[in-house]
Amino acid sequence: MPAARRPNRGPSAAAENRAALIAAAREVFADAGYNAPLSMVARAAGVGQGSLYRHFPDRISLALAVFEDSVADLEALAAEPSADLDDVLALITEQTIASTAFVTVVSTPSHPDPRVIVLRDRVARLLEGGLAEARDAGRVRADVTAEDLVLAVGMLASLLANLPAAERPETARRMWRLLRGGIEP
Amino acid sequence: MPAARRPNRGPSAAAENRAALIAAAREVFADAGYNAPLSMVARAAGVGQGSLYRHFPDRISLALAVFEDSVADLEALAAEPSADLDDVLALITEQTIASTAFVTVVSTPSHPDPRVIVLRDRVARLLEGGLAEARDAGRVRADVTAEDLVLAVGMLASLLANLPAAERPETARRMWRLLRGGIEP
DNA sequence: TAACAACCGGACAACAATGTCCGGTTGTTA
DNA sequence: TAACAACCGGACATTGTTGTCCGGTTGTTA
Repeated sequence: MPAARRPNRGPSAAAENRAALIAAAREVFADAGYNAPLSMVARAAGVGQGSLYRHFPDRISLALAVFEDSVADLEALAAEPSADLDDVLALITEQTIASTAFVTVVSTPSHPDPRVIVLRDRVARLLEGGLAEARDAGRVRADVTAEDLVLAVGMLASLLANLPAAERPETARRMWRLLRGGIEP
Repeated sequence: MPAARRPNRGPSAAAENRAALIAAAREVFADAGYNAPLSMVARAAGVGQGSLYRHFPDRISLALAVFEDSVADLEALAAEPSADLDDVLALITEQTIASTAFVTVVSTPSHPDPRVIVLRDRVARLLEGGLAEARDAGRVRADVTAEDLVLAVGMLASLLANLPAAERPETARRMWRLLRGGIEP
């Protein structure tokens, strides 16, 4: 839904425009995939292409702004004492079902942009916390690494990316059933 | 490597051109991924774009010709009495490491082209044979279906598709270690 | 209120990929 | 050998995306 054409409200609206672009990008990436045309994002935000490229010089810069929230949510959950590895994996799966873009980008091991690597490290680190705990409790095999989990989550994401949204929850459930067997002792 | 420019050898060379296109497409799909420009295939085959589109009206038609060999190999292996499910999964993984295009296309559940569905059914059927046998022997959980395996293989393929070729064998090994845990009883 | 700096947005140029078209070539048939 | 049908290949029109440019607008500052 192209947002109503936003009148030029001068420099003071810069932050507002930026926020509208991030919100629009979140929806567009979820609907049309990570490779959706950026012009579609500009249109959805009710903003000119010029403003989009001024705020975010390329696709990955825009995507990183969108993903920031996703990682923050994960980190917040991981920080809660009551949350364990399963909870974190459940949330990341839920995020993936909603939009595969985040995990797909983050789990691509050879992404050239250093900011993506930083983001992946943050995800690996928060998984590592829950993983160590679960391993100590004997709920996870000793030889499963956080890197394994990042890969597994990314693998699931790249499968879901090719699926219509309606089939994603069921497919994710079935695949986790297989993957869990290899994670548990 | 652009094959040497092929002189126009008239109608009698039609079959030869077709074969050159399939061979070139196999390499291009392996090197540059399934979405590589078709003009690159024509160039690699030493053939004009016109000839490419005359033989194969669209990408999927060309891909199906390439994949035909892959499925035939799988079916031949599955037909051997000495081969079990592991052997078939090993071969399909090997094919995936070489080129992710085949499994990626075949495992996309909602592909519009009916010929893709036929191909997927062939793969599901040959897996089902080995699966039934392995289940009877108690080497596979009772509730694992051939559809699960097709999805799992496709999931792995879509992960490998984003990886440089050098990292694929190791990643495939690690992911199968997880997946195997969910397949075995 | 006058001048200005920052910002806006869409037109547009540059580029890339697809698929069509057609003049030209080849082998074949009479 | 003459005429023809099939096929060849690349030029090109088309379509779609990216990223830039610039005339115009806005709020601010003096």
